[in-house]
Amino acid sequence: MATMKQVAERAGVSTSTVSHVINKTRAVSEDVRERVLAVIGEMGYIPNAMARSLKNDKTRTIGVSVPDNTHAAMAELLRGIEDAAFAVGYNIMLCNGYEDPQRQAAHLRSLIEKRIDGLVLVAGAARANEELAALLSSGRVPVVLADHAVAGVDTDFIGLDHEATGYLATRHLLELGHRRIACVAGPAHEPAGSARLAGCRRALAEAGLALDPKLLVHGSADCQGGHDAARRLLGLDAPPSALFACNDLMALGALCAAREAGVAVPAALSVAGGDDLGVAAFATPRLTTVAQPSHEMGRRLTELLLQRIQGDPAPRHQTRLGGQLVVRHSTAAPQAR
Amino acid sequence: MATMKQVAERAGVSTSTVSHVINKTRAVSEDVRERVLAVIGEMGYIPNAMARSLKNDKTRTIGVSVPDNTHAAMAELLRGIEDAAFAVGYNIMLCNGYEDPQRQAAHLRSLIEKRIDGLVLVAGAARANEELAALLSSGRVPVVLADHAVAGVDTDFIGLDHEATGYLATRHLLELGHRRIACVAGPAHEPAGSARLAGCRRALAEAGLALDPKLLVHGSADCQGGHDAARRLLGLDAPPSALFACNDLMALGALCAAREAGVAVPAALSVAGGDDLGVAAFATPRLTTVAQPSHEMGRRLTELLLQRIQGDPAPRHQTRLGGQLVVRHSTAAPQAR
DNA sequence: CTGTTAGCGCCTTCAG
DNA sequence: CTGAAGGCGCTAACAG
Repeated sequence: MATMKQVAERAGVSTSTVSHVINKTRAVSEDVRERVLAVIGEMGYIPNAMARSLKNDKTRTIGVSVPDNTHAAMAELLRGIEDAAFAVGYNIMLCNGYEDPQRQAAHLRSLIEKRIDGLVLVAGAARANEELAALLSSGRVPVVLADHAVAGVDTDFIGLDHEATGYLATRHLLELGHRRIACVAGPAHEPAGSARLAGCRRALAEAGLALDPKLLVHGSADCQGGHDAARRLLGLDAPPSALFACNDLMALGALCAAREAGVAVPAALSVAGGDDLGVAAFATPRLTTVAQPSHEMGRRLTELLLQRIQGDPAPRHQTRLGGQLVVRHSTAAPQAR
Repeated sequence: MATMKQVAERAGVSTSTVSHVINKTRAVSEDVRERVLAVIGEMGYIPNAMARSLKNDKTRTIGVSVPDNTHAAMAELLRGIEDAAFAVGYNIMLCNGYEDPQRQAAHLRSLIEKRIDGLVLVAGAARANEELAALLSSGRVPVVLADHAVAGVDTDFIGLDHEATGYLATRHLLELGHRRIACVAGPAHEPAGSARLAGCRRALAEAGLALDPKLLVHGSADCQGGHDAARRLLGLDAPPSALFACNDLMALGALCAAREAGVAVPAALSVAGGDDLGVAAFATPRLTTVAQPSHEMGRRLTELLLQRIQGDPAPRHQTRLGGQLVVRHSTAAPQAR
């Protein structure tokens, strides 16, 4: 691959002149400039960003560590990050951590070797191991945390307001007149799910109700988990008239279980989810849910990170972005008995 | 950040010795080795991969350009790539091209500046513009093409066998006894969709049938497109008894439309899709579809690319990976009339 | 077994 | 307006 030196020779100028025409970093006579540009075109010269980075100590690359890019919400977040980064000429290095601190640490180590300018970390529920925590808090790389705090890592954070999500969905069910409301939650230790559950409880409490322990079922945070949980709830002696599933996947699973149990939605059971995946709008029936601004979260995280990279000394930033209730056809007033 | 030189000074040795203990690239006396390692630990020294790459001309980074990482199939593919790359110590630079040749070219240019070792390109349906094509065929970077050929770029290719997918799904419907089979297809120019449609036609032809033009509806390749197409089909004077949607999103949309039209699935209408998204198994009813080995495709693409990077001169490789029919509850024999 | 040296490709003073 | 020279951090001959 052509180098600047070769370009310089062929154009009969010094490398510094070539450098300056490329970067417009000092005045160059018009004819020299044109000649150099012509040679660059002919030779198909493309500057070597590594050599450049070695000098500047800036790679214009940011690392992104997510638990799993196939989760719809992660994918959306990732897209927000990539969009915001591209807009200012940065590239993204993607790492799937799979909630495995070992793997995450290996990734991060590699990213640091490659001297990323910053890191967007979506940690997931797993606790960071010692190595990962050390790398993160060593301050070698600016880090912004997405949606999940990481114990011992005190840095900028932008997340979703999961508590509000649970609250909004549940209040919607209450406003429809439901009183016997179940919650289908993910694994108990998972922070996002726990917050949504807490929001659910708060809404219930405001209505003078408490969540019946029999109506709270934990399961895996996917369709299968939602399906199994709903089936259990529908088998109860006194089944709920409405159900809040902590995320859309679980809600979709619940819808599936209801249909298989011959329970009509929303006539006999209202179901609300949270996320607003693309397919939720076309579920049977179309799912009422709480849309999350995942793309925006990615964008804002990136903008924040870029500010830190530029040395912005502002105090630690922490926000949670609210979701929006989207009422569709899976919820309705309870049937008269 | 600590440099090798600093480590060398502090350990009282030369940088080359430090280099050699790090890379185990020549014998070093045990005590010196230990001393160096100790200093590395103390100082938290992490080698600078850029400086290293400047010498080797290898970055251990591969670029991945996809149309949009939020599409479920892309996400799965991407994960396959990342997994395979991580397994051999490579990192991934992710770019979303959004079917925009301009943006793709900008990304590729940036990746070349950063001297990626290779590129996995998922081109999408859009035609490459001049700049992009030039960059791709200039041979500066080994490229493997995923699923979509690119005009003028003659290189390794691994895709999905979309034709077989259409064939399998349609033959399944035929074997159930359907004769009036509709096809819900994506945009006419889209290669994957067209191939699935062709497979559908082939299965029909083998059964001595032809696809009734009225029963072929093109639309956007998402839930909305599938929904609208199905609604149109169900409004026909002689509606189909079965329907093959070229992908799961469209199939899910079709399911939605059927329910809204009061058409029971599978009693009055069988629906088959193609992809096997995670949610397909929990659709109402659970969707019969053709699962695609997207993850495997990503893995194989990466392995192939890595071979090319290592200079493997084997002739151009071209494969299409077959999908697998997954029969669930959205298809059944046609109702007697 | 260890150190010295010469770059990798680029930017950036410092001179002219 | 232009060129020469030094150095970013690391590796790999080449000496000893």
